[in-house]
Amino acid sequence: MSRQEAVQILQTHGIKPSYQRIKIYEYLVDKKNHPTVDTIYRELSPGLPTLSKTTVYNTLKLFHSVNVVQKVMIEDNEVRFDADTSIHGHFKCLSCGEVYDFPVQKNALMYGIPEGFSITDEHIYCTGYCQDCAQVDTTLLQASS
Amino acid sequence: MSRQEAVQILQTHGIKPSYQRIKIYEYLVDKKNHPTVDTIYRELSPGLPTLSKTTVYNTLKLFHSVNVVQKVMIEDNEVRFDADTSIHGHFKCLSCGEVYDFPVQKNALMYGIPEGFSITDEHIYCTGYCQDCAQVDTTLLQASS
DNA sequence: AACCATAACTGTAATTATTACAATGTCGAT
DNA sequence: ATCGACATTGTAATAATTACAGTTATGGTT
Ligand SMILES: [Mn+2]
Ligand SMILES: [Mn+2]
Ligand SMILES: [Zn+2]
Ligand SMILES: [Zn+2]
Repeated sequence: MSRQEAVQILQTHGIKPSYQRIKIYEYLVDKKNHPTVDTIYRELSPGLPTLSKTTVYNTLKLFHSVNVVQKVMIEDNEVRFDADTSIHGHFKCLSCGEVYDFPVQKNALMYGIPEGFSITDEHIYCTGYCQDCAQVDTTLLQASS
Repeated sequence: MSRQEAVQILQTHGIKPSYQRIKIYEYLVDKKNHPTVDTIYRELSPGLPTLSKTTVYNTLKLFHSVNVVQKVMIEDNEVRFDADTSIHGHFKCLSCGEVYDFPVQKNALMYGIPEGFSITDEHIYCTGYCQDCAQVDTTLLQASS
């Protein structure tokens, strides 16, 4: 994503595009890796030596408040962030730790929610083993047989 | 739930039914309130004066490891627990804080997950305003018009 | 350019949830 | 009654997040 696009998106959400905010937003959009605060801080620090972790926290909270990012919580000890705020599912591989996106059926949720409830946010995620890691298991099983 | 039923379920999952474990399990099953560790501790303490919060943590971790409970994470600062381990959705009202269960379509998830991925766990949740709280909003709006 | 008000950034301290650990208690088998 | 294994407890350590106060960057006004 170009710097100008990033600035554009932040501005249309009422966010003043500071140097740090642009860098953090670009990181999220370019990497698409659902990083934690710590990962973002660790990866951006070298090129932004004065960056404070507090700024990363503040920035993500701001982004989230105007729906520029969504939070992804799968394991209870890590909060991840995603610049793709469209409705989609997340799959975390318990072996390699990778988080994958997957499409979800439109209105998959609506179905069971009672009349009179209004929804602001919906999340779908699962855990398991990705193709690569499941593959290894299979290979090992075969090798040992 | 009777004490005997609780003991039964714990035993069939290979858990030795200690006094504390039974109390915690009964609490989860009877209240169905998706409590946090803190809530469980606070509510059981009066009738179990020696109970340690560490025991609550240990017990829930044990329960979770053998799938006697599932974790419910909706907001990033609270982990809740649910003795209903069947696949169902959770709705948290942002106004009153109540967590409601709702049914989900069978295989709602499978749909988008690529070939070769194996799923161990699936979760669906959303946030919004429950019927009671949305009602109040409507009433207020009408009153002010 | 100098000045100023405002907002953003930074680093440290405080808070909170969770886990580690070591001591103590429980309980059934011998 | 003794023993060993496991469960419980209380405290200390860890880790994530937030609060806060000082500093710096920004943009407008003179
Ligand atoms: Mn995603
Ligand atoms: Mn439930
Ligand atoms: Zn994997
Ligand atoms: Zn409500």
